[in-house]
Amino acid sequence: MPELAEVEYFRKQWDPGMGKVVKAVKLHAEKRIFRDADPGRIIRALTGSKLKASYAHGKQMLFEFRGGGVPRAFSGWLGIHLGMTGKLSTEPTPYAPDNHEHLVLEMAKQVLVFRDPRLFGKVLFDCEPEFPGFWANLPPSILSDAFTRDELKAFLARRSKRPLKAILLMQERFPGIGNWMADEILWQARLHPAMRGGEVSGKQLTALYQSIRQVSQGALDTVGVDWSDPPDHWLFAHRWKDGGICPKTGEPLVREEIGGRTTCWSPAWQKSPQLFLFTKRAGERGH
DNA sequence: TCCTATGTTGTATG
DNA sequence: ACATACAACATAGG
Repeated sequence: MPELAEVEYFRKQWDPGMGKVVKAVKLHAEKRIFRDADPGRIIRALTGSKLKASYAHGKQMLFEFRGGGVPRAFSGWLGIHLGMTGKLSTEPTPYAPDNHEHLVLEMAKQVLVFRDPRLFGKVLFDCEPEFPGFWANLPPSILSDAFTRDELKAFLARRSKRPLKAILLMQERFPGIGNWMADEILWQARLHPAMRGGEVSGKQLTALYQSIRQVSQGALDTVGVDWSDPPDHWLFAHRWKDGGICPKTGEPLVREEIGGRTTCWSPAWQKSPQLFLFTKRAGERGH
């Protein structure tokens, strides 16, 4: 589930524990989510500490703890990536975690839970006075001033042979964009997902840039606040339904693997530039 | 039984 | 060194 807005929503799910003491840490140390962390160190540091703050950047979250086993003047920094099936929740105490709940922070009146059945998620941990190394050198947030049309243009130029769908999924430039957001962005910008980075005209670049920002903001304003659905006129509501209909054209949506992921688009709506149409048809005729 | 899944990464190839 | 494509990871659900 978790893309930009879902991650922001899940970050807030641990807010009930803010300022509270972690009485005990329970975790499944052998699970894959701890492949880049030292589970024993997490237990020692966080037991007795207080949750002080939390942050989200793209699909990555960061939780800051103070006190307890964390050295004085340091913070314990818990990084969480939700992978494909990760979720955070706060549960009432007492709580008996199930076998997919791999990290559980017990407090007096609530329990903070990280659940991830498919184990593509990841936990990082470090103690530092300031933000940890794994939180440094993050790409500019899509909604920040540093995410510019020129940056987008340069990035597309370097990925001239890749489909736009695959480009938008690259976290190094589009932190937080995932499969549904990429489809939504291309649909709103009226760009074909198989169009190559090098085929985008100036006008299309502007449309793409604006769509990236608008979809990100719109998702945060809905999903990110309370898990409510984005507006009905978005592709979102239609893209996974069998026999889904494009709200713009009334014609059936198409699903096909592009850029390694299942992609949904509206053929008559997401037109391609003449050059792209020509080269694609020529290639099809060749077989 | 077979297929799919809102993600990332290691590896092979050009 | 850089860009590209794809298998692999682990599990549940339709």
